[in-house]
Amino acid sequence: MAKIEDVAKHAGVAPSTVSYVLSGKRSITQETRQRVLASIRALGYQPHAGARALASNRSNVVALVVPLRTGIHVPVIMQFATSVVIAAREHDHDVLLLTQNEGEAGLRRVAGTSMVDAIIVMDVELHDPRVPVLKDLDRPAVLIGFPADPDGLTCIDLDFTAAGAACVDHLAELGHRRVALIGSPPEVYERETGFASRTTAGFTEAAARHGIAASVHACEATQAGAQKVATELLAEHPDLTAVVVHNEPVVAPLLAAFREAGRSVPDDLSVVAICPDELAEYTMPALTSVAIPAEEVGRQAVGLLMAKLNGRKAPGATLLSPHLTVRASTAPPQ
Amino acid sequence: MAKIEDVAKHAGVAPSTVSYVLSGKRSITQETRQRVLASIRALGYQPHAGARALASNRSNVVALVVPLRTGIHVPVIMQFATSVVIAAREHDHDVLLLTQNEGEAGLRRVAGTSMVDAIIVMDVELHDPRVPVLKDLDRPAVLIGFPADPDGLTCIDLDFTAAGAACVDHLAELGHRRVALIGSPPEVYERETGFASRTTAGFTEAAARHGIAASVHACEATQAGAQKVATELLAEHPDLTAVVVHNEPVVAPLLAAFREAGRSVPDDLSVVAICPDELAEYTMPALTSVAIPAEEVGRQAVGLLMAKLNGRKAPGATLLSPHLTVRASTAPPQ
DNA sequence: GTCGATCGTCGAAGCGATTCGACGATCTGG
DNA sequence: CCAGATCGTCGAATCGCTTCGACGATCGAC
Repeated sequence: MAKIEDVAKHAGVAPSTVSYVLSGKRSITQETRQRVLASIRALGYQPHAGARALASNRSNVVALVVPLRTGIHVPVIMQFATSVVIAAREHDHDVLLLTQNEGEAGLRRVAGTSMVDAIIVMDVELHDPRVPVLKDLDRPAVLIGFPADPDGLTCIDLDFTAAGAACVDHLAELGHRRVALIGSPPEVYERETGFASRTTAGFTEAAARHGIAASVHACEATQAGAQKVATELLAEHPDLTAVVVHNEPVVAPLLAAFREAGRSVPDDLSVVAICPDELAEYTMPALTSVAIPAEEVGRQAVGLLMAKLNGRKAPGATLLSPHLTVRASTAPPQ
Repeated sequence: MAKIEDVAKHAGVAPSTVSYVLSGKRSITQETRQRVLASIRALGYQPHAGARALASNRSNVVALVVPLRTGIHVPVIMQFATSVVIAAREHDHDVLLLTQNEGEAGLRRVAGTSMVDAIIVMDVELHDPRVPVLKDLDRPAVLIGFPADPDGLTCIDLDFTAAGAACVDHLAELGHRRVALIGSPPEVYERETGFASRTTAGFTEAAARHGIAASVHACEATQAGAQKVATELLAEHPDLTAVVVHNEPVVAPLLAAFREAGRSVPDDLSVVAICPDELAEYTMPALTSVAIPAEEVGRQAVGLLMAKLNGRKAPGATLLSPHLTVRASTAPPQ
């Protein structure tokens, strides 16, 4: 493996000059720069990451903590993760993957050993034990999701409050007078994961604003859970003409359950989902939905992190506006 | 941040002694070991990863390359990934996440900069361009999946040939005389991803062995694709009494399609799936299935890697035996 | 009782980069 | 035409750890 000294000799310059060519931190004549670059190519030189990290006090690696738990839609997590990796690479950084189960100790470890320069945490809860740790670590961090007290932190997420409201607005506009929200499994609410409660809040508030009847229902992420909720819902509220679903895995089972109950979508029942576009387009009928912009969130999270790493100020809270796409699953009530 | 020298002073020993306490590479008296460990705790010492990597020529990081492409079931990938992370941590290693899209250059980069000690590659194709790169990199590697020529490589995967055969064996035993395999989307076959063709081979061979009629059908991973295949299949082969499904996303849509076509499972049609247990248990009726042991594969992949890193010899090929669980979706033909 | 091993610890030499101050050479402005 | 900036490059120090050889002390064997 070629070292910087080899390159320097090959190009007839000092090692420091090679370093400056690479980092651009001092000006170098066009001519020597070319000569150095040629030597780098000729020798296939690649700087040693550890040496670099030691000398510069920068590892060019960011940690990404992914959730392992139940009740969260896995493909969305994967979308986040890959978009974070891709965005990080565009900023010349790599991504170290951590799982929830190492918990706070994991954060302490990767920061304490200078393994990573910064941290991205997904699936933040309202009272997340990692938040205080993050605050007292000196490393920049970005949270995907909002804790109860986001002071001094940089957080980003879809504006679920607005998303919940947007669904109701759309349905109200169509003329619906009673709507129901079918949400996450109970454990998600018990954990006080922010996104679930925020959707509920936006949904409820908008319904009140429009003066229409509304109810909220947790739903297990299984086919049986979907069936149960669908049945109960239709029995309890015969006048129900529209539902909002915010729970990816049960979207399809719910549609099936409604169909079996003799309610056709959208003629007898309008359905709006909060889910990734792929899922909404994949079902039959295609669903009117508010997209979960996983890729956008991942990309922006990295952007915020880089801003902080480079000493720029980053906004404390970033809420992405929801975008509702009308597809085939909503219509005026009959 | 405390350094090893601080710990050494605090404990009244030489820095090297601290290092040996941590690494266990030389014997240390019980007493000084305790003293050193106490100082480490007192100062909250955490070794600098970069310095360590530089001096020891070991980063204690493994790279994991995850696929980004279509036609592969995302939750399974995520299961692999998390089990790799967890297993790696048990061996005191971390995981650097790479995506397919950096391709071979990414492998060269992380190996060349000594960022990682070893590499795990998922979703290997029969003629994977990364294989030659892996061979010429000096770093140990483990492939999840098998290329056409696995010589000199360490590969691990579920034995899909045996899995395909196991499904047929089970159906033949029940008395079925015509079976169909509903497989991956066409693009997966075109890529020559090993697992798809191996399942097909095992399926076909077993059917021949039992002397029963068999056909194989690619299937787009959409609801429409499922519907189409189901309809065509039933029209083409009126005597069909059993199907094997090896394509997670369409499992539920297929079941729905069969039901709509008036075929009830398992009375009119037996269904065996090759999919994660969670999915098989989640549907109604619960599916007889061969599990995709993602977690086991991830864990063993890490084990193999560690063996190689520690100079032990690792087997070239590891094929995990399939395990078929009988649930409610298979029965003798009527 | 002595000699060679073994044990526990130390000191110093790297590992391979970055970065700071220094230093000629070239510009610039008055 | 000269003082002071600026530019391009160099050399040396430094980052924090591991590891090798050395060395006194303890041990076991004869």
